Amino acid sequence: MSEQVDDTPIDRGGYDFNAMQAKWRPVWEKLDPFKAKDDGSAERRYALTMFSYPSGDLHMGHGEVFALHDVLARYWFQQGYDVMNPIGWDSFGLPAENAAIKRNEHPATYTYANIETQAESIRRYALSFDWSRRLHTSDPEYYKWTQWLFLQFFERDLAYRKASYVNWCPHDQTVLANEQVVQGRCERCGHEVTKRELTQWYFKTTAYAQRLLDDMDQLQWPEEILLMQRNWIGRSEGAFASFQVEGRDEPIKVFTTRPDTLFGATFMVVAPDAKLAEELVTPEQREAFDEYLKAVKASTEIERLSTEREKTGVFLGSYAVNPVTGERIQIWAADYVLADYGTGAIMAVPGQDTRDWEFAEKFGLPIVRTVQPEEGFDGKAYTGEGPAINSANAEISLDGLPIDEAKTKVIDWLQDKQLGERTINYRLRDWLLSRQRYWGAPIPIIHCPSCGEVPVPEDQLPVELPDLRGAALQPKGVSPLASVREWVEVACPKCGGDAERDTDTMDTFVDSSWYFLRYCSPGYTEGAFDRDAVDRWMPTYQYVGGKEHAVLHLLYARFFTKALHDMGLLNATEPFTRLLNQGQVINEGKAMSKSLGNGVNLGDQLDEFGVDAIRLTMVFAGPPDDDIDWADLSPGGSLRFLQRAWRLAGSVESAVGVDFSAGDLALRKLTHRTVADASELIDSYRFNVMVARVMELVNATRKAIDSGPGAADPAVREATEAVAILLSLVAPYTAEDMWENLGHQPTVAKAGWPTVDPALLVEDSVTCVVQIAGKVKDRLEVAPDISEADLEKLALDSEAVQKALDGRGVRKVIVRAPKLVNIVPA
RNA sequence: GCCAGAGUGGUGGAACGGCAGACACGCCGGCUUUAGGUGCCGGUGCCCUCGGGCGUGCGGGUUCAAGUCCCGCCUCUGGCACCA
Repeated sequence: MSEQVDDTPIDRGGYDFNAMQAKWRPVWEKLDPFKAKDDGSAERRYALTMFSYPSGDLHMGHGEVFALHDVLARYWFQQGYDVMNPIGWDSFGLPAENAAIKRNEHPATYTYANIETQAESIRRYALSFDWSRRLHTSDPEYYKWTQWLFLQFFERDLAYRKASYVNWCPHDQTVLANEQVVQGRCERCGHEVTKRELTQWYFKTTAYAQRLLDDMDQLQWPEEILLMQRNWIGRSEGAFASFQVEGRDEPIKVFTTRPDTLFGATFMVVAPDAKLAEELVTPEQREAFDEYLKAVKASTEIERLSTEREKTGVFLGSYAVNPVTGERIQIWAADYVLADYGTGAIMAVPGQDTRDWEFAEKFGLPIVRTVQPEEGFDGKAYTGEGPAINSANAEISLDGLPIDEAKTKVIDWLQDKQLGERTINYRLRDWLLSRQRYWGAPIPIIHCPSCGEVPVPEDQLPVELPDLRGAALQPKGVSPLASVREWVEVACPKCGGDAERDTDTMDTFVDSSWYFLRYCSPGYTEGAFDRDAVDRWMPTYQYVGGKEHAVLHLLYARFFTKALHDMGLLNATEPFTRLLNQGQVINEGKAMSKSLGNGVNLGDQLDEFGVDAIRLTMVFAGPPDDDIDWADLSPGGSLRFLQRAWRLAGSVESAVGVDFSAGDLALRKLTHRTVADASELIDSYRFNVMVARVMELVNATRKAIDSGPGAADPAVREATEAVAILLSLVAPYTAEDMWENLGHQPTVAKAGWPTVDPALLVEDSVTCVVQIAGKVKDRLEVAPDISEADLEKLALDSEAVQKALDGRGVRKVIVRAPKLVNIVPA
């Protein structure tokens, strides 16, 4: 069987999206209407969308985020703001490197070819970007300043090197930051993450933990994202408590959020991979400990994180003394205690902690309840509220106190005895920034045997990447740069002796932590950015991008901005004032993927339906933060609507500049109401409803032409011009064509937002709903300023009401003039 | 396990505590057309004895009035996951 393919062009009543796209693109490129003026002639507004990673051409996700972002940017252009809406590429990173290995070429070849492909697609997509500010993070002119900024952090001890057990991706052969480990897997490639002990570079993000929390109240971000950041930072209030150890001078400090349970601390646990464990293990227990440590190191993060897993551990042979009970307690090592949280050691309180209970039960350690469980409690560890019990010695008694009071009392006592202190602990850890890969900005440090870590002098920046390609980029656990001896070996800038460059590159999230600052003064050569320009534009008014960056880019960028502020480099303390997270584009209920074969190609969609119809489909699909399922949508319907709207422009018979005030009042009112509502809807990101309102206006205008006041009525021109301007935010080609057909010069993008006449927003009659016991019985047309008394009388006199009451008396009448009356019958 | 968010027609989705289902998609009927993947007109929550009755995941509550607020469940999605 063969299928007949009808390739006759569909008659779209003269609407030809291909012709429009071909016609208007060069006109706009010549006019260049979206270049930021930055001359003080209008209020500045910085509109930012997350820049793109150049792996292949644009996909459906780009189509959505760009379409949504452009509604906002174009709206502000229409409103007369001096909008800066820049575009660039986050062009360092692993995919380019992996492609280069496969193709035996330089990562730059793949990277810059994809950038050109994407740039062409973005231009076709008709976005209101200021191309003059374009940047690529892999350009030496850019990463020179990434390196310079790193050195600013280094000089202030905000970048430092330390040895630690770090997250290691065996597939990508590089370390990862905590934020890049998602459910025990590599954020990039999905492989299980293991641990390695390595000396690596860190940014001291923890120094900003509290301010990252405090300043959240300045941000108009989705509550969900703020919450994720709050949880990630993980502030907990508690206390340190010191435990003396037999045969050791220095006591062990533990962090606890439950100092009230100190009397129940029946043993102590340290992280096996913490230094402390090594110090506390006795010769008798050495063999058992070494074996345990080996097993722990071999386990993946996924195994380790599983809460289902039975507790494991080993007795270290050492004993500590509980400071309040004086009991001698065993010290164990177990991997349920984390080396890098708190002090890497805990007091175990099995009576009140589930994990400690499990551990005590398994290894036969003592359990003491120090909080009285509720009546009927028959579980194991009791974590609920209750009065303290078994918590008294000769000097202090907590017995009978509720948890809060017991905490305060015991902390005061500990502080008095110099056995502990009140403290706050954070879950956030420092940002590990070294990567053992090639395609990134080299860390500009020289390691000298006599001088230590020496910064590369500023006049020698950038430290450029040596030319490596193909197999030379193969990951092998150390950076490919390490093999380039002529690049590695340098004279120490301080003493002139033999020294070596740091061979790691920076996490690409460093590049993206300041690109929004570079946009303010592109091409600036005196520094990373021109301070005046940054202070004029920052903070960005609006940021649009995906929520997958909640605790990655969005947290790092906040940290960078605060640190640079403290360095005196800029005024802003937060990078992004308003944040919109768009949802994902999925297909048939699932994320698009090659293996599922459910991918939809953006380019194909644009070929079939045109840019405007696809943009409109994305915007109209639903609230921007919801995921949209392409299978549920109808680009064909969007296209039909655009044709209907477009045909209005060809129908208008009145002349340019006609006095609208003579036009049909009902249509004029609808036009002004629509424009006024559209502003509110855009400000609150309800673009789908905004589009629905434009559809209503189009339908009403069509009706006015066909069966109302007619095509020559000035109100029809007013409405159609408003439609063109409103549509210019979503469907720029169609809008521009309408604008021309209406007799105007390009570009509609700068036509200006229609002025709303407040007098036309006033209704001269309102439909009042009359209910009996909450059920609608009648509708009355009333004046908007009708008095409550008049309205009540009118409602009670209504025939329908009298009939429905059927002789029953009236108990109560609620009047909400002029919209509603509710009568409660007796 | 903990923390968020969400459950509304056949579908995507609208609804300051005040007419549930705007606007679309789809479907049904009609007109135009040689034809339709075009255009136009009408219909479309469910039940009905054509009076009306019932309807926003389930069960309660507050209120003159609840999709919306409160309490308790259920389901789904997302985040975190031994953080002491």
